Amino acid sequence: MYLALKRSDRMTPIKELTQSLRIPFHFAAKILQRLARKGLLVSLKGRAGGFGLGVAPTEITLFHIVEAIDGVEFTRRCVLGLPACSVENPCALHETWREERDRIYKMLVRKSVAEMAREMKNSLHGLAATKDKDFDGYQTNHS
Amino acid sequence: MYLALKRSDRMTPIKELTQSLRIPFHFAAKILQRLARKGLLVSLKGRAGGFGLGVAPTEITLFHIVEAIDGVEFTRRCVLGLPACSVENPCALHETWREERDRIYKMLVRKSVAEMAREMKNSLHGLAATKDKDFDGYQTNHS
DNA sequence: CTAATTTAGGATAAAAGAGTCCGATTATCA
DNA sequence: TGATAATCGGACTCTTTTATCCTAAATTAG
Repeated sequence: MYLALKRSDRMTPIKELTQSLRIPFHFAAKILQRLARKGLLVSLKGRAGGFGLGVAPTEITLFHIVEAIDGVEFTRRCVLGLPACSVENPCALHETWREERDRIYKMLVRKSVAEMAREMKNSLHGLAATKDKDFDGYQTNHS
Repeated sequence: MYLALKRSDRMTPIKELTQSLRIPFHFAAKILQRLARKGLLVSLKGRAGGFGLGVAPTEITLFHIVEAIDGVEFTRRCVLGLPACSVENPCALHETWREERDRIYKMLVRKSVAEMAREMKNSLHGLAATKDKDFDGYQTNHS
């Protein structure tokens, strides 16, 4: 969302993002890295390097992000954890849970990063406004 | 569900249940213990001891079980994990997730153990029928 | 070419969760 | 009253997940 709101042609370094959002550097780094590997973000090393969107924010959905971070196993897995659960041999929640799961799936596919970023514009701005505090984005040794 | 299907006035020892269901003894013990502490089950030590339903199976809902095992934090927690998320300061998914969460909550409250036990009668019987194998309910030292 | 900056990715550490074990306690039966 | 059959609950272990750290590689400015 932060990158979507920036909409600049330059790359955004992890450090800038984590200072604005006040989250740990290495924590964000791993997440950005994973999203970049999936093509949702692009990255560039070295000076003037950083991260940017790899696809238009209207095209990135919550489902893409869930897929990149947690995988899609939840769309198949029996909610009671029974290995033998199937249409032929359904558990007590097979159909009931399929309905809920399908709704959530549709919601994830529907919701874009562009939409979410728009809705959180104010709070993300608010966070960015506090960036001139002494939070350097690194949790430990102030390098 | 197993206890609901038994519907006997005697108590069911953990060992019988775990042999029928082919699950580890100590694993089941901990779960039964927790449900008993919440009053959903009753327990009795000593000879002729074991576990039984503490309430009619029509009165025990999935929500009661989720509450006893995992707690109800999920009904409050922001799906994005933001501590400051609230109606006044909603995250990008605040309302969307509230809808899904409410649906699931209603489903949990609606679904009773009696209903689930009825639906799984066949597979639970099937499991119980295989109990004369060499599975003694304990994972380790065959006491 | 060198120094500075920035991400990449593997290694490690910390935390959480799940599962197991065991001694203590309680109850029943003979 | 002693032997036996059970649960109780804390301690322990194992696995998984989450978070952090560190070195290498890439890129650019000077």
